[in-house]
Amino acid sequence: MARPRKPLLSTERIVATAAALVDAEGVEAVSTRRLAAELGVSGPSLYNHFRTKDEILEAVADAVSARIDLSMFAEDDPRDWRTALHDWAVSYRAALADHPQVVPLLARGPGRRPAGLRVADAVFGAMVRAGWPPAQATSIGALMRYFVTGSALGSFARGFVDDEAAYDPADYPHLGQAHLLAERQRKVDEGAFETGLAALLDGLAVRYAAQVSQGSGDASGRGTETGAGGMGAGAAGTEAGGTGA
Amino acid sequence: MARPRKPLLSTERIVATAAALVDAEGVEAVSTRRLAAELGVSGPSLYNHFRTKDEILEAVADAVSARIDLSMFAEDDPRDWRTALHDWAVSYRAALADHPQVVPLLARGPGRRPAGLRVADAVFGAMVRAGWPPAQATSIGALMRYFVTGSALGSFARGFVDDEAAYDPADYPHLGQAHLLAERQRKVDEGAFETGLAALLDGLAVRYAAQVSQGSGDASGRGTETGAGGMGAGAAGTEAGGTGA
DNA sequence: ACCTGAACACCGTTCAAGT
DNA sequence: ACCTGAACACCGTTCAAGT
Repeated sequence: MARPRKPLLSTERIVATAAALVDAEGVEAVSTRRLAAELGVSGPSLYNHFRTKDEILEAVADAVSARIDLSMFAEDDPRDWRTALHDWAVSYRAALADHPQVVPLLARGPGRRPAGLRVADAVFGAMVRAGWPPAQATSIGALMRYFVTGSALGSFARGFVDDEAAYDPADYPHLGQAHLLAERQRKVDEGAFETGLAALLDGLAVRYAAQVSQGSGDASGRGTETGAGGMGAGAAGTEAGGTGA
Repeated sequence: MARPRKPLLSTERIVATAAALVDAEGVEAVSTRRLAAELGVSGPSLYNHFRTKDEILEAVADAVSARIDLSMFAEDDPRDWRTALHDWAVSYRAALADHPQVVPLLARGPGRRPAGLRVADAVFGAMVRAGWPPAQATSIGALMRYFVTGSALGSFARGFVDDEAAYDPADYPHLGQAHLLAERQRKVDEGAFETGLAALLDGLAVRYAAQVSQGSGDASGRGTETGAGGMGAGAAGTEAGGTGA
């Protein structure tokens, strides 16, 4: 059966199966042959739908980014910029926490993931509407992303997975304690995330206040450059697309 | 020549050569055979000094962590906690910027890198001495690490390397513009880092002030638990070692 | 103890061949 | 257009053999 009249594969099915494999066994478990077998197909078939294996993994990462809630940045959403950023960060972290095995894929850099660009665009637009100067709005999107992805990396990227493996219940009967340690670490990470997020938003609020008192930072926004953040001017549209999630 | 009377290899030489290879061509260029060839030796020889290839890469990552300046956390250093954190973050980022190809290795999680643990310990000790409650001191070390590693990831982990490759100077003669774009992105990332770092420290300063006014947060420190951060109590020593860089 | 070559069970990707 | 098997040039790691 060389070519079936109905295609056996689709990009969606490939990505979904790859994502499930990553979630279940980690990025390293994904080989073209293994993935193809899971799809009931031979290895080279994948190359009719993707140019490289890396492209498949990029699509898996993008699918996770696509699950980040962005409703707080909608024009008609009542949340103020600070609450919106907070809720977004929490949703962002939750999306990564749901797929810890995907986090290492983020380490390959922003890449060209479309969902990442959509995120950057949404944040940028909402911040500008709230009265932030464009250059500052760009910075805010980036620095929030830094913090959230960094926390995901530090918290659940292969960290406690290794730990659980290290505590072999065979010769270590107090497996309750291993659970306790993992739970404890989780609490530490969560506390650090919450403290850091609150501090970050407090710090931004200080800068925002300095801005409005000095410039003309009303809600119609987009206008006068204030000196407060000092990144120089920049065109709005291109600024937002600079880096993806 | 089965066994030379003087060993051809040493863990140091292996790590140094691996690090040079990573810096020059990236993590993906490191194969045991390639690395061994670079060392003038056959592939399996490496297994006399390391148990797996991953262990070698961990050592490379640890060598970078070891280059982070920690002098600001020394007991006799005059810098206050806020300045110390700032200078540390800048030095931390600089260490990663010097070895952008190493950044993806951090994505494998904190692991058991000794240099990372030393860093965590230094931050913790200095924060406690400055008057932060132990639980908060732990959070601060973690959240600062989140931000710095996240920024390294977002800024120079294979981001613009790909970009430069995309602009093939053969059919794109305005290579000056490609440089301009890369330079522009670098400025955006730097601005986001500086803004975020300042905001983070401002936010922590607010919490610190709330702490001393409410509890007894003098420089002798270590004492009374305040309710401000709310992570519950925890033994000092074990808290610090929780997560590495 | 420390190196070697041979071998095992894999890889990602290309390509001619089939329909 | 979309799948196949065969093939190429690799992998990480193990192991018996040498000194």
